Amino acid sequence: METPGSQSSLHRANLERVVRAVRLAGSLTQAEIARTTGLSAATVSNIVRELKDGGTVEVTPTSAGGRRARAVSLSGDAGIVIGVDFGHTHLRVAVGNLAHQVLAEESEPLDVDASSTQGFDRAEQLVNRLIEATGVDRTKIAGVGLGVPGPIDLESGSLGSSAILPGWIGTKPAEELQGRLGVPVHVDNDANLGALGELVWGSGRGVRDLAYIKVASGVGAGLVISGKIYRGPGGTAGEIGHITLDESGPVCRCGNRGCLETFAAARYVLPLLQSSHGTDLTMEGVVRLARDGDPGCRRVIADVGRHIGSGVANLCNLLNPSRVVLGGDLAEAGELVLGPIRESVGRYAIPSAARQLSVLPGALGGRAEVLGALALALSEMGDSTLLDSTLHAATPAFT
Amino acid sequence: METPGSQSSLHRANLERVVRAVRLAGSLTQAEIARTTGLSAATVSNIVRELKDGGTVEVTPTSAGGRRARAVSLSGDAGIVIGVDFGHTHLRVAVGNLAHQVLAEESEPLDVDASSTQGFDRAEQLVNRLIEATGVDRTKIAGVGLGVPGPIDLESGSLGSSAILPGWIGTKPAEELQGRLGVPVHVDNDANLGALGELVWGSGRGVRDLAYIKVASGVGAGLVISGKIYRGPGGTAGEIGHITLDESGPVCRCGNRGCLETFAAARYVLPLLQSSHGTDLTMEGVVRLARDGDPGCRRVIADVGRHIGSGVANLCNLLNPSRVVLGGDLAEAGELVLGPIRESVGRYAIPSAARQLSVLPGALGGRAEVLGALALALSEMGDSTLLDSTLHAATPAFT
DNA sequence: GCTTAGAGTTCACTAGTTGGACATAGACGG
DNA sequence: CCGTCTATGTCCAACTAGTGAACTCTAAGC
Repeated sequence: METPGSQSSLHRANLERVVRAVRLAGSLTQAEIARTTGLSAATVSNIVRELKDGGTVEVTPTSAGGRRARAVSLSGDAGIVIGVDFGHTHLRVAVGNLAHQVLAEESEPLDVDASSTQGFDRAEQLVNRLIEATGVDRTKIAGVGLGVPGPIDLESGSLGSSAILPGWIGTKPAEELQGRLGVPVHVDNDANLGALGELVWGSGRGVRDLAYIKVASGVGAGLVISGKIYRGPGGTAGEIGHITLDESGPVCRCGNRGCLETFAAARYVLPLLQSSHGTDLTMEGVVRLARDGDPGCRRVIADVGRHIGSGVANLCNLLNPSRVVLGGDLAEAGELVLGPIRESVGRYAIPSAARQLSVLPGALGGRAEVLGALALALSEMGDSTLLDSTLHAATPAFT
Repeated sequence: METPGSQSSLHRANLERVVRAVRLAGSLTQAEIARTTGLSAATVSNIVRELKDGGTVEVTPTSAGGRRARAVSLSGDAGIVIGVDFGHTHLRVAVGNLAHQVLAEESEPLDVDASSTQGFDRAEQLVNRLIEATGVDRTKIAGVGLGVPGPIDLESGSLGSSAILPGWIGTKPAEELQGRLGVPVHVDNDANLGALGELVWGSGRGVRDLAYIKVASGVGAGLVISGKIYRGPGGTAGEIGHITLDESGPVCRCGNRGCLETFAAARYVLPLLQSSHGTDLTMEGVVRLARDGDPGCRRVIADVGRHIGSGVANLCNLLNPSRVVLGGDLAEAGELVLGPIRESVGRYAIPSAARQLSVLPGALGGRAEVLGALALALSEMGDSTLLDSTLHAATPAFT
């Protein structure tokens, strides 16, 4: 970064201001930009020219029935971001642009026993396939967001011990993928990315504080505070799965007893149904059966909901988010699980906090994490990377 | 505010940058300012002159054994802030300046049954007394921070129903005091202010994420996230006292059962000792007896600590703060209560989150809240108010 | 066809930062 | 005791970038 406080930094800030305004509105005329940014028309004129020359922005001679306005919009290929999500059973990749549009998305099953190298091979292939399919310029790729189903050590960037995929422990996924793709890769865990995905594209739109609860093999939460992922100083914030509900409850894989996870996570819940419903039951299956009316599955899902509600109530007392979004397979159960959650929250949270909380199912289903990875890439480049092309392209034009 | 994005806004930002640098370091030479802010020496020279003319800053011809450096420091009376803290049994007022120095501080007992008008009368008198005692210029008062022992509704500014002082419910303390003192008053609850106080002056120095647990008549927490109080969208974040520890525990005043408060707050704990130790026991007394070796009191305090530890463990799993500071009377018990808290945290929090957490007693005792009120006033004026005098004073100087 | 009003551009002006030149004053060495 | 050295703070010319006002352009409305 240049010297802060200089005029050039001001100019840069104004560039960003314009880009952000355009991004939020989708398309604006210069006069509108001037009004929303507070900059003068003359300045906007200059900035738009600069951005256009740099290819960040496109100017269409507007067909609107006005006097002569030119609509300014982000050029579709001004910058490309890629989201990659490693799940427990699948690999998912999405390609998007700076205008928050998803250009392509694909998922394929991933063998749980796959080694990390194998996983990265597959990811690299899938990314390449999508890049070709969408025909985007490789050099326009500004960043990659990567989701992994386990805790990431912020400092070393390596995958922590409770990763669900065996053989991945200790790997540094961001480094690995960055080496293969040659672009900056930002990594985070699935719960945080799910939160970001729902915030930008799903049930969390318009909210600035949100908790995304992901119930799958384990239970995790992604916290968004003031529009940003909150990871905590040590990077392990959001471990709602291991808050204690019952000090003398079942022993949890974390070593404690009565963690929320032991009442809600697939690995503890599914065995309850095995004697009656067979051994190869999945969470998805339980949800489907419950929706079809199976009383046992309904009961189990309601119990899970009640326990999650207790956890959410604690979360709610402590953080008072305005919205809680439920993700993971369990969200598909809809009211079957949301009802008990709300009931539990109503019972255990202090009334003033519970009153203004809305508990919603995720709107993106299994896509939340990839889309969150896209959003992570977008937010990490912080609107500045997309200016680089402008700045670099513009400079030689003056020589 | 002027048009953002203009040069004048840049200048303003640079002014703030310099002021902040000086404030953080206490005293700097111009060359040092230039280095830490990244501004050029020439710019710093201009800015310092402007600030000096405006009276925000003082330049002392340094006695340091150098070439010829002039130390720049915030002028003591550039701006005055006042902190007012209504406690359950006392009223406390502090006067400080922009350099984060406390000029005067005084407390007096306040009758719990006092009406709100009576309370405000007393507060007004005490503030006036301290202003006279310190001899500060009334017109320099930039803001007042006000602490009240109950939840404040952010929108209406009125005191919520669980206020400890009866007869205050529904009053709007900030408005009231602002009317009497004629300066902007910012209000918050005692836990949040305690957190801020410990963050700026006490056990939280150097940390950006902190949870302050105040155990008194009730149990509350003030959360500092990224250096700022986190109140949550609804303003009720930090209600750690009402997280559920035991679903079939004692009934709490909030209507639920087994809240942390029912195991830790004075109103529930003191009765346990009444049969053996008499009825007019206070938390303070229990702590004193425990320190003197009374086994019953020691046991009670240890139990309280264990329960608080459970709550902190939940907090820790969710938010992963790097430091937890214990405030209120209970903090005086030192290791008698901290030991059990740490033990409980170690048992119930996930290891990676617990490992890097430090649990400390508050360093400020009962002063935490007033000092926090000072800090609130300082932070609310956000370094800009103190520039107003500069800007206004500087303009006529050029005519 | 003329007027009108909003859109965008150009231009001279101004605010504000910067680099470099310069004066200053103590420290150090001889 | 004096010259040199070095870091400080100030001044000035150059430069960057935003602004208001004047200007041009286009299509709509009468």
